[in-house]
Amino acid sequence: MPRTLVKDALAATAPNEAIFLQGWVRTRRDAKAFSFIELNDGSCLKGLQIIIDATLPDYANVSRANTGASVEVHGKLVESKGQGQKWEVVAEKFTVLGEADATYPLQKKGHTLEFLREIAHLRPRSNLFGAVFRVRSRLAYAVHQFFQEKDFYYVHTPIITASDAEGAGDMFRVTTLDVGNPPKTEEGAVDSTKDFFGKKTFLTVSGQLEGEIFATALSNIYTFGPTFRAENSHTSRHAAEFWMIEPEVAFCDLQGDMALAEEFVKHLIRDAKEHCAADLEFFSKFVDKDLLARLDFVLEKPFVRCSYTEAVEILNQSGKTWEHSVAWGDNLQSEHERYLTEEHFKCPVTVYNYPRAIKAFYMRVNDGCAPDRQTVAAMDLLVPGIGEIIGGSQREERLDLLKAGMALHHLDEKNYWWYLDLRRYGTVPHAGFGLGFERMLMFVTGVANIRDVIPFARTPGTAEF
RNA sequence: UGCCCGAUAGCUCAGUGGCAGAGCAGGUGACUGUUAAUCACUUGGUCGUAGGUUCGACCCCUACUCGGGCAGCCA
Repeated sequence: MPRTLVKDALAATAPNEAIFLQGWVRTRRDAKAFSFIELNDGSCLKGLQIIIDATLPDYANVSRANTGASVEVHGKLVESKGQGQKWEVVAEKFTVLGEADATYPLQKKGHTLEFLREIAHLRPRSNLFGAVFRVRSRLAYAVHQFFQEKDFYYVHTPIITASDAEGAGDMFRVTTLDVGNPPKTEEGAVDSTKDFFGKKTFLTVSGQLEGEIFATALSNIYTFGPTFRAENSHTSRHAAEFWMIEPEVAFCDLQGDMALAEEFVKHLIRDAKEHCAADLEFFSKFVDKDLLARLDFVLEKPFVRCSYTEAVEILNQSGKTWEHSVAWGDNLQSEHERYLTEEHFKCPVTVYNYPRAIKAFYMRVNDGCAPDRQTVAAMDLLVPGIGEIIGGSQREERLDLLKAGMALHHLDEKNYWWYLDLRRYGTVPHAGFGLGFERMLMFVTGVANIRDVIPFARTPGTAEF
């Protein structure tokens, strides 16, 4: 007999004389003449109630069906006589496949998120993490759906790379050299020409530069894959390994880029609300009471657009005392970003046109708007509770100005010869952005720590699973 | 990397310079429809590690380890 998933059994429209289910015991409640078991198979948040009568030959198995045990049930799907559920299963055959004894760490009690991180191999069996990872799966699908339906092509940019998208930032080194005894040059330095690729290589920090190659061929592309930062960050919103979505659009300027970012974020929220309603309700009840209201609010309101120069004025006229003062030319600090999105505008804010000196070399220099040639066409999308969720820009398509940007950032043109070629041959205005997938999940679920929206978090000092 | 907080039963947490506590989980029993069932009884401890102060340290001090928060860096 084919297995029925719990989510399908719960959605039944009529009783079923013969049904077969498999899953894990969440809780068992014994009475004198029968036992109730709540069966969960991960297909949805809710479990299905199983009733096993004490007169059943298999009733002897029930005492071994503790929380966490894997079981299978043949029986009838009937309307429940009790409150709290529409359907339940009256067991006819009940088997315990794998017991879970008293050492099973996941109790039917509240656990701290910190404890659950230590049992990352078991936490997907909890309500919270089951919901988080169902939403994660659905949103990954929605990412592809959004771009595919807009005629964007999905490009697989390399994980191992010899280029550094920012010219800064710590990267993980990829090598097959014997770290204890590497080959040396005559000067005594490690000889990377003897390494696997004949040069220094790293785990990618961004697929953007390679994405630009494909945007200047296929017009609209996106990447969606893992990225790596070897930064020693100890915060609730940084991980050493995370997933990023990076669209790149040819014949597009910063305005178009900001519009795409807003449409994309709203699409993901709308999709989660439509397809993960039960899970979002759970988050709203147990994680963040304001979640659903906030998501609705974000869907309804246009995102505020605010130039960097305006933002600095707002911050200086706020009357607030800042830990870090703000002068034109300074980077906006977390406290400033949070004030803009959480207190001043109280909605997502796109800050654009940042000072040239504090942004990456590939961002397009603004001319024709004050202060002339001092800003670049960059934008950051800030959301309440998280801060920066998207960073993007129009790219510098003019060869001479791109070279000047590289000189400003002390980058060697030789390492970027292929990137410069894109400007030598058929260059076009183009723009793109990067969305941190985990940060988006934090925003959609209300879960406050990035370690809890990725299956196996990689943070400094932690790579157990 | 800097600053701050924490570590007590399997889990969540109280606790006081002088006999180590509760709830849940586990065990035993009760209960004819439960909903993290309920009720009674019950097992369970190197108080993170190493030093120090003290007649006496889970408690005070120092270092270390681990976890967490904030900041920086960013997505």
